[in-house]
Amino acid sequence: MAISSRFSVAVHILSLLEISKTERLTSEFIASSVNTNSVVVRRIMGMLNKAGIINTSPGVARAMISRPIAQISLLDVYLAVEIDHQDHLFSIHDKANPNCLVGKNIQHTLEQRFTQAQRAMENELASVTLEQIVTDLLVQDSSIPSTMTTINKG
Amino acid sequence: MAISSRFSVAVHILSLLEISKTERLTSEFIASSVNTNSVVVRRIMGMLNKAGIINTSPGVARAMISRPIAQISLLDVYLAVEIDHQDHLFSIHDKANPNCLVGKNIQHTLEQRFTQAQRAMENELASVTLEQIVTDLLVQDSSIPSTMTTINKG
DNA sequence: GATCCTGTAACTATTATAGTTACAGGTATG
DNA sequence: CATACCTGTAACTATAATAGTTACAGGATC
Repeated sequence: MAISSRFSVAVHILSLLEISKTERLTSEFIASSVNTNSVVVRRIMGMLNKAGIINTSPGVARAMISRPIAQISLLDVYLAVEIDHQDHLFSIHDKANPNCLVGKNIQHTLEQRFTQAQRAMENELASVTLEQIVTDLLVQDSSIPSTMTTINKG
Repeated sequence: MAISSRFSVAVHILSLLEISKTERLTSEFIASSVNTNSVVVRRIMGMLNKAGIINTSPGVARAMISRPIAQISLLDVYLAVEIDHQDHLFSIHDKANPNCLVGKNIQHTLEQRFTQAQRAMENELASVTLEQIVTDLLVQDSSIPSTMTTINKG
């Protein structure tokens, strides 16, 4: 299976919070932009909160991004929501036969190489900031000047 | 979820085939080294066969690696067995609200960045050959000179 | 022809994801 | 302070991927 859509949803949420930072967005409203359930949004925002990327307050729609978005990388977001992959993106079969040369050494050998591949991916994510993402979103959207006014809440 | 262990098992199988290339390895025997079921091995070998990395013959234990292992990269193996990830390692939520600036543009924006991260990972895998893996396995195993003679078939 | 092996279908168990309902408890405002 | 709204979270469901297992048709070999 691939890396979950929690990652892309998290970036979506953060972009919304930034672009609409003067407004108070409810999880219900954010969910209507993502097109999912509000609990899914609150769940992911809970992860972002726990990771220190946003600050949320129980009972009130006032999620604040905790630092300038130029200082938040995609890797920060990725690590916040892809908890299972923090350690290892690649699975390695772990019960190989120790009486076999290959079985005995394959795990360690692959771990080295897989870690390197994972690091390359993570470095790429680390090189992109939320600021760049928001800029991309705004540049791509040349036709609609207003940001959130026309959102369809249905 | 992480990248499946099919990848690591596939590298295991190929390493075994290379190191024991003078012998005829049955899927049952390979399975005892990987410590899994022989059907799992045959399934993965079927994928490697379909990808042109090995040549198998129905009914006979004679899988042959199709070209010198210096010409087979980890990426080749990865693409052979991680069919779902060939296109996209990262999932992107795909029904975002088109009436919202973020929802309208997030998919395309993230696709660009995610593809770059995926490419970085794949390039790393492409830079490692099966020959290097087999060398690693042999170097790490300084104590046991014989390769497969002591394998425990139980 | 007997035996061994591969290839593959079919089934099960396990796990992750994502959506949903429900609700306890915080917050705010009139 | 009462009402209304919102968050945080538990619990459940549906779906899908992975991996293991049994079973068997059919190829290969002696």
